Formats: sequence, C-alpha cells, structure tokens
Amino acid sequence: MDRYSQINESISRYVTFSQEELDILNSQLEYREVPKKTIMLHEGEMCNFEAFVIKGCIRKYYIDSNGHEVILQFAIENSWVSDISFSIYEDRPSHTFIETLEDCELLIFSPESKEELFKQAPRFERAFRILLYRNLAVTQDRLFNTIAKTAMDKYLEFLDHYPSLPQRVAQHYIASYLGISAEFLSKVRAKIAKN
Amino acid sequence: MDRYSQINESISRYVTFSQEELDILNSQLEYREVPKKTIMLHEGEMCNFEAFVIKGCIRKYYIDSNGHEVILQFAIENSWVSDISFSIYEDRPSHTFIETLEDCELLIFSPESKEELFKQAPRFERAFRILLYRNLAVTQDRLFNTIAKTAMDKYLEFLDHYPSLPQRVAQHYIASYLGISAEFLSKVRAKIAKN
DNA sequence: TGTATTTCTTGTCCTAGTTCAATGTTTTGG
DNA sequence: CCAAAACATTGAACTAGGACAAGAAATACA
Repeated sequence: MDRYSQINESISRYVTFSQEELDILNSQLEYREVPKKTIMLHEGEMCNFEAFVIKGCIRKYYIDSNGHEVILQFAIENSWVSDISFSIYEDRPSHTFIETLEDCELLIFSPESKEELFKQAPRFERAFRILLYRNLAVTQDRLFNTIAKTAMDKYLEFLDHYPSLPQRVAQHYIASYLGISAEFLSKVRAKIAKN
Repeated sequence: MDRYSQINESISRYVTFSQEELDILNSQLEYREVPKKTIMLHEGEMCNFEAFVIKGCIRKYYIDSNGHEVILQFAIENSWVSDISFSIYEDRPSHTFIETLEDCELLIFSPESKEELFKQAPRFERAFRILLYRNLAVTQDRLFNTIAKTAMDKYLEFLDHYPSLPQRVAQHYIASYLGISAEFLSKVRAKIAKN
C-alpha cells in the first residue's frame, strides 16, 4: 500500500481532485518516521510543520504558568496535528508541546511547502478550509461537553469517540484530555466496571 | 461611513484585495437590521447564514438534553457568527441557538452567495481559511482556560478580552460563557470588588 | 409614573471532583 | 530476567463551585 493513499483519500472526502493535483500534493509532503516519546514541538518554539498521521499517535498539550497541563488533542491515523496558537496572544506565548506517544509515520508540510501547494493547485485552499471547519466544530463540541457534562458522561462519550485510545495511551493522558484528575478517572472507571 | 467599510477592513487584514474583488464581496452580502432578542437560529434548524456584525451583540448557545445551556460565543462588532455543527454528529443534532442581545446591523452570506463569491473571486478562500484558523486558535485557548483555570481567573481573563461586554450583556450570560453558575460569578465579583 | 419582570446578591447547605498519600500493578530497558 | 520507573487504584480529608431560596436592585413597559 502506497504511502500517500490515506492522505489522498482523506483530502478527497469533501473536494474531488484530479490525479495530477494529488501528485502535486504528494510532491510537497515530506515522509518522516518519528520514534515514540519524541517531542516534536517544545514550549516557546514556533511550530514550523503540519503533520498528517499515517500511523501512530501524537498528543498536543499546553502547560500554563501554574504548571497545569491539558491535552488539547490526540492525533491518530488520518488526522492532522499542528500548533496554530503562536500568533494569537503574542504577549503570553502559549506553551504548547507536541509529542509522539507511539512510533509514528507522518507526512509533513512546512509552511513553505503548503504555500507552494496552494500556489500550484489553488483548489486545495478549499479542502483545507473545510477540514478546518470540521476541526472547529469538533473543538466547539468538546468545549460544550467540558462545561456541561459530568466526568462520567465525558468519559463515556470519549470511549464512544475514540474506542481504541484507552488501549493505546496511558490513562492519565485521557484524564488530562477530559479535564479531570487521573485519580478521579480511575474511580469513574471502577464505577463503570461495577455495572 | 459606508456600510461595507468594516467588513472590507476586516477581511483585508491578512490578505490584500483589489477594489474590484471587494466589490464582488460586497455584492454577495445582504444587509439586514435585526431587533434585539430575535432568535435567528432555532434548535434543530439548519443554519443557512453566516453573519458579520457591523453593530450590536449576538450570542450563540447550545442546550443539551439535560437542559444545560452553554454560551459558545459572543459575536460583537467585526466578528462573524454562524453554526457549523450540523454536519458533524448527524445522529444527535446539536441544539444550537443564535440570538441577538442588542439591535443589530448585519451583513449576511447565504451558503449560495458565499459559494458564488469563491467562484467569482477564489482568493477569498484563502482569507476565510485564515479567519477560521484564528477562530480555531481562540476556541482552543478557551478550552484550555475552561479546563485549567479557576472561576476567578477565567473571569479576569474575560474582562481583559471583552472589556465592554459586562456593560452590555446580562451577567448570567457571562457566567454561562465561562461555564460557572450565575450565583458563583456574583460571588467572584464581590470578592474582586473588596480589593 | 408605577408595576411587573428580569437581574443581581447573599446566605446555607451540599456534592462532584481534587489533593495527598500509600499500595499494588504494569512496562521498560539494561 | 530483574530492577527501576511509570502507571493505576483506593481511601480519607478537603474545597471549589453548584443548587436552592429569599430579598434587593435594576429595567422594561403600560
């Protein structure tokens, strides 16, 4: 199976592209294997990549000045990860980290290669806008859940949404994603197990 | 002052457009005045507009099946409001409402007019992609704050970010936006006032 | 202008979730 | 294969914030 088949299928989901256009896309991507527990973006650094996950799992997280760590995203197969917060609140840099949790196979855009893609095949602007739209909708949904739901409901919804992750990543990462303590998640799971 | 000056300035912030292109943009927009307390999008409805606020204030909120109401966004001057959640979780329609809180002057896209814009002037794809990018960054930042910060810190940050809103909207709306109860926000404010 | 409605405050009691600490379990890597 | 480290569980004490209720203040509107 070809290295680009997943990304081509993923990007074709909402916009149809010719083989020629897909070739341009593929030519702008760099394939990279990254071993697990590699920090790809350190705090304070500017994120100069956008990665599509062919295989593996990545977490993106913030740490604030009080040491609060929150996982903002798990990126698994067929999803994208990057940091876009750099330019928003210039005064207080958002201490974002991006770290592989498993050995990963990635396809990587640099800012330049993405621009070059848009230049050579402008219809990709549209596809990436739609992807972004969906990303925003998911984030809003998650914000709502975080505010309105109990820990139990949040965890059940998480299982629904990412059924494979509890087998793949440490439980305290899931707790951090859900915005609850690792201990309390453990108690929630105990309660679920009893029924 | 021209009805379109604000939107033209706003859209030109990250991409430079010719007057001709801006004219195309403006020709696709419908100007509409909407009185306060008008619900522009009811639960279950599909959102068929995207509105730029020239003047006024709008809230967008969810209500879940347990009656939890959460304000997802305040849209004030020079910002956009729309609902994009329709297509994400098709099975459980997201009960989103969009309501004016003040008398509003708006510029409105229908899905068709936006498509027409992109057809006539494709470079707007880019500008709207960048706007979306920023929107996503703001939403992620807010998710982080919601999870990691105390009610007090969230309110102080809110004041910083939306200094005019406490004078413009009811306090319990702000509480709902912050994910805390109206009563507790009142206590937080009392504590701030004491120092 | 006065009445009704909405909004805000304050107090009391209560609970979901946190923190800390101790113990057990699993994973890692030499 | 073993030791060290990371991870998970459980319990006890605590706290941020919620729910409810009742009164005060502000707004709307007839």
